[in-house]
Amino acid sequence: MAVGKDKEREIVDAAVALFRDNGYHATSMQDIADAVGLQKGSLYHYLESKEDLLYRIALETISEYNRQLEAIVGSDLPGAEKLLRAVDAHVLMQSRDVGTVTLLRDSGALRPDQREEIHGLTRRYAELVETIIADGIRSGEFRAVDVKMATFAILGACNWIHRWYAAGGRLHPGEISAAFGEFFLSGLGAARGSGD
Amino acid sequence: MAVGKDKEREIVDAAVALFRDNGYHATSMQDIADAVGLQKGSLYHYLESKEDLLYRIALETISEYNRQLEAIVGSDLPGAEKLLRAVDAHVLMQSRDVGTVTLLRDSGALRPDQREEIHGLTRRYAELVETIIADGIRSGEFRAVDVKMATFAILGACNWIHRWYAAGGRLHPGEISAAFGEFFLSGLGAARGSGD
Amino acid sequence: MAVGKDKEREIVDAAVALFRDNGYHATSMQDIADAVGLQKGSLYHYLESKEDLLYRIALETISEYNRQLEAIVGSDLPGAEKLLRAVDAHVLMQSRDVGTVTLLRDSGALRPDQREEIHGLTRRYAELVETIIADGIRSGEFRAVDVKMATFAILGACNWIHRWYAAGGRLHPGEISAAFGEFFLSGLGAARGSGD
Amino acid sequence: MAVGKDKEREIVDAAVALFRDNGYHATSMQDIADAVGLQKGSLYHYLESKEDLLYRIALETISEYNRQLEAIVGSDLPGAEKLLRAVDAHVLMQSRDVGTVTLLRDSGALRPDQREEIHGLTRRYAELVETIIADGIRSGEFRAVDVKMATFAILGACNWIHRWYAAGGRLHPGEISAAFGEFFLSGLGAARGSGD
DNA sequence: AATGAATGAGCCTTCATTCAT
DNA sequence: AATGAATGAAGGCTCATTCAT
Repeated sequence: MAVGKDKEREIVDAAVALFRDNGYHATSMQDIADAVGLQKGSLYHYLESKEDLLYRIALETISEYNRQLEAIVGSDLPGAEKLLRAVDAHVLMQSRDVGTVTLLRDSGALRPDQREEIHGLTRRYAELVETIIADGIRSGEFRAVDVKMATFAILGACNWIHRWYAAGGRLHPGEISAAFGEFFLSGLGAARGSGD
Repeated sequence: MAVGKDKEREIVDAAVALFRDNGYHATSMQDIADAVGLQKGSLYHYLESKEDLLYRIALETISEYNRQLEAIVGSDLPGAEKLLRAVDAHVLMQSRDVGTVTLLRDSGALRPDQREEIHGLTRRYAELVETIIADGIRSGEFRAVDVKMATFAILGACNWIHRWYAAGGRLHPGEISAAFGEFFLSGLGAARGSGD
Repeated sequence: MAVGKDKEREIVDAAVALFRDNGYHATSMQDIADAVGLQKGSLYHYLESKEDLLYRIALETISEYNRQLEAIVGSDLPGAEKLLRAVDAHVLMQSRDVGTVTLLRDSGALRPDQREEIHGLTRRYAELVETIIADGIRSGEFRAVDVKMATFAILGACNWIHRWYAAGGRLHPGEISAAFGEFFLSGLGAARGSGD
Repeated sequence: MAVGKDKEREIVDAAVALFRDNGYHATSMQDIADAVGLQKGSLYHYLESKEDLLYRIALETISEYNRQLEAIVGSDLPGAEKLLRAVDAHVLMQSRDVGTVTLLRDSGALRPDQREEIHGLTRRYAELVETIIADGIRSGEFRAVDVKMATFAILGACNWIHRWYAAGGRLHPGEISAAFGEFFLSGLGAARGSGD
C-alpha cells in the first residue's frame, strides 16, 4: 500500500524525463510539480531538495549500469563474449535511457560529497571493463594493448551513444552493439578468430 | 593598439575557464566580471548576452576542430595516416581544452538557431571523419566496416577524453593518441605490422 | 474567504495609485512591493509581469468606462439627456480616477497585442459617443455638425479633466459635468432655453 | 559659424522625434546618439543630462504655443476671431508636432523645479484662452458661460488632437480647426451671427 | 570635439525552499 | 498528504553618467 512510495517514484520518473530533455538547470521544481500534478511545496514531502533528486537519479542510473556489468564480469564466459555482452547491455541502457544523460551531463551539479560518491561508482564501472580486458589479455584472447587506453576508448564510444541515438530511428540497439562489439574486438585483435 | 580587443579576449578566456570548471549555468556574469576585474554591467560593452559568450566559445572551438581536420582530410596522405593525424589533433585539442567541455556539455543552452548552427558544424566534423574511413575502405586500406558506426565509435572515444584526461598527469597527449590510433586502426583491420 | 484575491486586489490598487502618481516607468516593482508589504519577488504569485499589471489596470478602466456608456446609449432617453449623462458619468470617473491617467498616459507601454486590444476598446468608447451625436442629429435634436469632429472635441475635453481636476477642490464633479454638458449641447445647437 | 549650435540643434531634434514616437522613458541616450551619429558620451558636450533634453523640448514647445497665442490675444480683433485664430494656431502646432506629445505626456518626468516652471507656462497659456473668453463675454459677443470651464473644455479638446490626428490622413488641419472653432463658438453662443 | 571604456545603481524576474494551515 | 503564500537571494541586463585620452 506504500502509496507515498508510488508518488515518490512518479516524481523521480518525471524528473528523469525533464532533466533528460531540458537539463538539470533548466528544469524547475515547478516543472516537476506540474508534471505530477502537485504544488511545488508538496514535492518536499518526498525529497529534501532538487539536488537530492539529481543524486537519486544519478545513483539509480550508475547502480543499474554497475549491476548489469557486475553480473557479466562475474560469469564464466570467455573474454570476448563478456565484452560483447557488456557492450550490448550498455547500448541497451543508453537507448532506453534511464538517467544516462543526466548522469553523464549533469552530475557536475551535485554537492561535492555526492559527486564524489557517484564518481567513485563510475570509476568502478570503468574498472569492471578494465577487468574484462585485462583478463582477456592474460588468457591470450586479446592483444597486449594498454588496458587503460582501451577501456577509455570503449567507454567513451559507448557513453557517446545517447548523443546520436534516435529512438525509433534507423538503427536498433542490437545492430549498434553488434557493430561496436565487432569493432572493439577487432581493435583488441580478437576478431579474426571468429572468422576461422 | 586594440586595447578593446584584448579585454574582450580576456573576458572570453575567463568565461572559457569558468564554464569549463563550473558549467555554463553555474557560472554567473558576476563570476566572469570578478575574474577580469570589471563590474558585471561593463561586460556588456563586449558582449550582447551571456549566451552570446557561450556561442562564441562553442563556435571558436568547433571551428578550430574543423579547421584542423579539414587540413588533414585535404592532404594526400594514406588513409591510415590521416586517421592517426586526426586522432592526434583531436587528442591535443581535448588535452589543451579550448572550449571542448563547453561545446560538448553546454551547447544545449544555446538559442535554437545558434544551437542549430553549432550542431551543423559538429555534423560537419563527423562527416570529415566518415570521409577518412570511407576513403580508406574504398582504397582497400580498411576493412569494410559500417562507416557510420565506426565514426561514432571513434568520435565518442575521442570526445570522451576530456573527461578523464588530467593535464600534467601520467599520460602525455602523444601517448594517448598513439594508443587510440593503434586501437582504431586495428579495429579497421589496418594495424601496421599485422600485414607484414 | 478568498484571501488570495484580496491580496491581489491590494496589489493592483497599490499599482493604480503609484502608476497614477509617478507614471508606469517611474514606478518599480519594489515600490509596489513596499506599498503592500511584500518582497518584490512575491508579487509574482499574483502577476505575470509588471506589464501584466498595466494591462489589467488599463482593461479594468476602459471596461468600466464602456460599461457605463453602453448603459446610457442603450437607454431610450432623448439624445440631449444621453449626452448629459455620458458627460456626467465620464466626469465622475475621471474625478474618482480608477486608472484613467494610466490608461490615457501609459498604455503605450503595453505589448503590441495588448495595446491593440485596449486601443480597440477606447475606439469602442468613441463610437458610442458618435452614436449619441449621430442619433441626435438624425432626430433633429442636434445641428448637423461633423460627427467625428464633435466627438473628438467632446472626448478630448472630457479626457483632459483629470489633468486639472483637484479632488476636494473648488469644483464638484456635478458642477463640472453641468457646465461641460451645457457647453457641448450649445455647441450642438441644442441648448435648453435657446429654443424658448 | 556656431558649429556646436548646429549639432546641438540636431540632437534636440532627434530627441524630439524619438521622445514623440517612443516616449521619454523608452528612449535611451544610446538611441539619441545613434540618431545623430555620435557616441553616447559625446552627447554630454551639448547637454547636462537626459532630463535637460526633456526640459528644453518642453520649454521650446510651450514657449512656441504661448508666443503664438500671445500675438493673437494682443491683437485688436473681435473675440470670435481671436478664438478662431487661437484654435487654428493650436491645431496647426499639434498637427506639425514640435514637441507637443512630449510636453503633454512626459513632462511629469521633469525635476520638480523644472516641472513647475513648465507647468506655470501652460497655466499662462490657459490664462490667455481665459482672457479671450472673458473679454468676449464682457463685450457681449459670447454668452455668460463659466470662463474656467469653457477654457478647460476648449483646451482639452485641442490638446487631445495629437492623439487622433494622422498626418497625411483624411483631415487637413484647416478643416479640423474650422470644425472645432465653429463648435466652440456655438458653445459660446456666438455662432448664429456667422449665419446672418 | 569626440571617444569608448567603465561605473554603479537599479530594474524585472526566477526559483528553491519554508511553513502555517 | 497537500496547499499556496511568502521569502530572500541571486540572476541577467540596462542605462545615464563620468572621465582619461
